[in-house]
Amino acid sequence: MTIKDIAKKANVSAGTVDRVIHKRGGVSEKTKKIISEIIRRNNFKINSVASALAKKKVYKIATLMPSYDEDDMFWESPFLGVEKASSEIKVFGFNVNNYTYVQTDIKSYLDSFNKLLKDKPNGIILVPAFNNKTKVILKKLEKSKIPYFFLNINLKGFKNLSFIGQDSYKSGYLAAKLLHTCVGNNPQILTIRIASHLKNDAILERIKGFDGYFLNSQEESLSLNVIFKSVKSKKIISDKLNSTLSSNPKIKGIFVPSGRVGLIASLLNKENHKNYKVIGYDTTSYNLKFLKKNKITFLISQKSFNQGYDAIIHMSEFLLKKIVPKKKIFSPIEIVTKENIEFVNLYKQEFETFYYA
Amino acid sequence: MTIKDIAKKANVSAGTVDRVIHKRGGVSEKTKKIISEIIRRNNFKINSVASALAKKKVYKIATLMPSYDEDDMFWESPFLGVEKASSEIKVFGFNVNNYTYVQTDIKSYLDSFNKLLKDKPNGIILVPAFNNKTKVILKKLEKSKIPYFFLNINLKGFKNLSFIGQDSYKSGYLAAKLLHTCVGNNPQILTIRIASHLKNDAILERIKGFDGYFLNSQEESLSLNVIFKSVKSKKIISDKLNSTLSSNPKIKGIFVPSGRVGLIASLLNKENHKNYKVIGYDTTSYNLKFLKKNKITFLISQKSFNQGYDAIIHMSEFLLKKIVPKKKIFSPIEIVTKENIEFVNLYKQEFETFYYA
DNA sequence: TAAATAAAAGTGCGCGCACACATTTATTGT
DNA sequence: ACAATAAATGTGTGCGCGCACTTTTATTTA
Repeated sequence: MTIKDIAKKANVSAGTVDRVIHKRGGVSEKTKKIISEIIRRNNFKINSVASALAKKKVYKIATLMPSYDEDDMFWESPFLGVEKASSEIKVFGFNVNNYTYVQTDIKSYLDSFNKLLKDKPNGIILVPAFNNKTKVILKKLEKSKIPYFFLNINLKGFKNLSFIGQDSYKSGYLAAKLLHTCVGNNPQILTIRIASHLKNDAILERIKGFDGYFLNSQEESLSLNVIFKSVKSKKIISDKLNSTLSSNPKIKGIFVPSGRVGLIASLLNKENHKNYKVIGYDTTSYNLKFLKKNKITFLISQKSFNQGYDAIIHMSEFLLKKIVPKKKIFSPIEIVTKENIEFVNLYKQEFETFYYA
Repeated sequence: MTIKDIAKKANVSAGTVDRVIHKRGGVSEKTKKIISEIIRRNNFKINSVASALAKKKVYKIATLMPSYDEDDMFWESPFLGVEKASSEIKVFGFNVNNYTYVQTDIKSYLDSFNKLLKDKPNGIILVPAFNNKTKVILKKLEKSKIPYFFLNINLKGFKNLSFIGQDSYKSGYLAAKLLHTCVGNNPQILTIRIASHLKNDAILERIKGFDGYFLNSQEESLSLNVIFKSVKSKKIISDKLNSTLSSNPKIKGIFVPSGRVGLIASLLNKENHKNYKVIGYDTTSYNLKFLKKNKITFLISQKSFNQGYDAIIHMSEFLLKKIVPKKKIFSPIEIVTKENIEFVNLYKQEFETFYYA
């Protein structure tokens, strides 16, 4: 069943059918109805391959994400997902350009954003930062009707078409459940916060979810909080951590609501502490090291590779097929342990695209 | 960069380039080298869209899977994955035909298999059963060079091109780790086996993995086994389960190495037992009911939707692009709890294919 | 009623490739 | 040396669709 077939059945030309399918207008109500009915009855679907080949329009998608380095590789993973998707949709006329910024440097954020805008992309995927500055820039986008998604971090009060990321509250809730299940009744748990956590919405939500779990639960529980001003001095952290644990021998579980869990685990390591149940976030290679050494019990994965991948795919489907994505697209909350790590990581990279070899 | 461009650079015609790319032969070594070098230098990749459009060959893929009904919906999930992939690759010239059999009925297995063969598929994906009969049939396939994958169940001693499924041993190992983490030191754990488990390779492997974990661990542990001859009489199971637990009050964890965990949980429910940690397999809706009621602590998901999906995709890539899949493609071992279930299930169904609406 | 205009419908090319077929060039045998 | 054959290379068509352009038909205006 092709457009030509439909045209024949409707006694019109292919061009008219094309006009109906693409809602280009200029077709009489009568013939429009006839054609629509034939399409419906035969369950006709556009041959996306032929469509892609014939279409000459080029779509530009731009991404804006934090950069990564040896110290913090977290953002590599969504970037790889973006790259994967990009290579897959290239053939459909998509060009993806990636821009990065230093997460703590507002100037680099603005600079990259402005460079990005000069490119005149048809759609933007960004990991937002610096609420106020973002607001100013995105107002421009909204005026020029350029659609944009938030990736991984969800700021409120914007007209982003979609958010692709984790439900932070529920992931914190899950973390609490896991720890609770492991440490038994009337748990005493230490939550460790680091300065940077205090202004990060996602991390705050995780903590809310974590606390929410114990508020819901019937039994007595005690949650201690330790806050570190900075991550710079490991000595200070180590000392405070050590003394807190010593003076609270009933503490059996430790919750780190961020990817810094590896750091904490490393300090536990050095102090040669007893077997705490430790739970934290993100399957960076640094964290995995401690997971494998049983110094971390559970890691919660954000599946950030998939987030990057999915963001690009959804944007392409929106631009190409006008499929409007859900306002919030939640990525899986994946529980990673020493025993299943080899099976859960970067799973989607398996499929390769067509290549010459 | 197109084939024509390459042809121009190499001072040959497009046909010759085509011959090199597809290894059709009939090209002199000299020009072959020139063309290959240009392809390499420019990192040329076939435009898969144009390729798909031009190709007239139709590939037939056949699947053979157990049927499902209200009593056991497990096989619906991989079937849906197959369907999803099928609709995606239809446009590349693939026709997927699905055949089913009643898992306990050897005749229906053979009948379906023979029907399938009449179709002369180019590739076959099957959930094998009845080792001996399978051997006879697959010998035919091997003679006629039809490639086939095993799905979900991996029989040894066959020339299947690939196996798509879970590493059962490791999933059992993980189950043990989870239970151990939850119930504390010197655990006493009840493993429940049902008659059908005794001949099912995957389930036996899970049990091996489960036991393997405790063999590796340093500490004392006690693993009780209860075996039920049949799943028909719930009364018998309930009674025996109940008496075993009563007479072994130290038991804190229950391991059901199959999707029957919901049944066990339902009986625990009725007997109003204390809070056992229960772990089992498969996210069927029946099992999920008990997960949500906290009667099951963890479910291990086989991601069978993805297994079906991946099997089809890998087969198509093999037929179309001659990409040989890995001998064993392990699907993730996913840990599902009440708290993350909404995020992990059927995740891949999000993307839709091009449609007219 | 005819010309002017608007609405509706038709036509044809090209996207990049696969593949059958036609043509040229090289090699062999006599 | 020349035909017969094999090897190497060239050519042309169509896959299904998108889109610009052209043509036909209907409607309006003077």
